[in-house]
Amino acid sequence: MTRSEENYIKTIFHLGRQGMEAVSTNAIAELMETKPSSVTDMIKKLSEKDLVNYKRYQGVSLTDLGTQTALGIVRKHRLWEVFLVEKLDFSWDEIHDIAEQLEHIKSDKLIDRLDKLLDYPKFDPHGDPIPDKNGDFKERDRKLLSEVEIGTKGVCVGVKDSSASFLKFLDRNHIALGHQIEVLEIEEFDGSLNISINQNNMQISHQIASNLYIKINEQ
Amino acid sequence: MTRSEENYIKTIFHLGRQGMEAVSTNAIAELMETKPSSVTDMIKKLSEKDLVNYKRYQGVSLTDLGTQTALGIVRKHRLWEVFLVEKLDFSWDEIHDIAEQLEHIKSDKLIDRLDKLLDYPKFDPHGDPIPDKNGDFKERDRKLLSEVEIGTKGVCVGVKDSSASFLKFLDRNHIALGHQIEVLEIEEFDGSLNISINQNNMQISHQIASNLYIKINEQ
DNA sequence: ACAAATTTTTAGCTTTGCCTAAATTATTAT
DNA sequence: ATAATAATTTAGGCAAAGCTAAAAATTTGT
Repeated sequence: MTRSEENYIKTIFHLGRQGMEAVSTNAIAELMETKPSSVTDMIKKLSEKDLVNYKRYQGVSLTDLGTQTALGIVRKHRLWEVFLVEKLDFSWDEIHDIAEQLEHIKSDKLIDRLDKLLDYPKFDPHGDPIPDKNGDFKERDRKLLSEVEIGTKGVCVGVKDSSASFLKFLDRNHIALGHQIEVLEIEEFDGSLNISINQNNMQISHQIASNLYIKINEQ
Repeated sequence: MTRSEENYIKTIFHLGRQGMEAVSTNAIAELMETKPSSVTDMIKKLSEKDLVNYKRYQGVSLTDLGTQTALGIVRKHRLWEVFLVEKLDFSWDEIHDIAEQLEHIKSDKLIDRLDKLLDYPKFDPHGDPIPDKNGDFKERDRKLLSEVEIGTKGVCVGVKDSSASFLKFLDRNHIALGHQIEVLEIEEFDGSLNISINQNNMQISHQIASNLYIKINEQ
């Protein structure tokens, strides 16, 4: 598999997760910052290789083989992210671009050894699950902070948007995975929330809340 | 710099080290398992970018810029090799191909952090020196085992040939960096040596001896 | 329903890095 | 010194992966 093929497979995988229908050519093009015509070309190639199901004008979806391939790439990406944070002290807004390169290194043994070095992590630094060697993973039971009621207590377990700008914002405001969060108030007017995080009170916009995942504390 | 450009620069660097004259097109082609005509194409491109000095039919040599570039690549390659051996328990015959991929990852910060994680190693697992951030390195004072006299004592510090087949041979025969070696006898007829290595006596061919570096013990 | 708008595909072109075959330059051997 | 040999370059092509512009199919709005 070429690097480019891998990137397409990964993109189709990520787009496919949201809704279950076929992914559109334009959506792929937009996410990959390329042109729809280029996407069509590549889709045909991937279709030849039985990695995607494709009918002209009908969008595209991953085959089982394609899904397994995608999971392998996601596994590599997320393991490298853990490595960068845990072993090389990178901050979570710096790791994506580097992991994007590292995910294309070809060596099963390397990835298995890395997995072992990191002690078989189940989640990456953004809280996303890491598929195991067989592609199996468990999505964590979590809710967006914007969708829980007043009084809810939980722990921050992930972010939906993992852009550098959002992650840097979180850093500046001392919000990190593992922190205890309680929703104290929800403002009717603009949907902003008053929360306590790690004993401190702060006000966050609806936009922030709708990109933070929490795991609600057991009673 | 593209991956391919980097590979050419690295190859020219390695060929340039042996003798100081310009490197021939054919030599590059052979080492890279490509055709001389392809080499000519790339050399022109590198020349445009001021990475090599080139005059038609006269061979090629690295400019200062090219040399610095090459040292950066070599630094990355060798640091990754140390990582693979020290942190992921790879054996020294397995690391070359993987490091060949990892050396193209683009991130200065990554390499500096890796350097730190490994505690700023000065030599790679084959005993070759690792350039520092500025491209500086010190060649170790060493001799080929085939070129010392009877009675010489020293410690194994490197290999000249680092092909997998040679390295596997060394593993099978329990020869590794750091081992104490003494030359007990040299056979006139075929140049084979009788040595003691880590207290054990063994017979090695001239070919083996001419690919093992030792650092002669101080008196 | 069907015209307009949008999405997707096709056709044809570009660049990178490689190839083969032929031409050119350098080296060597007598 | 010059013919033969070897090394190198040029010319022309190919495949991958991208692009633009135009054509075709689908979806949407009224």
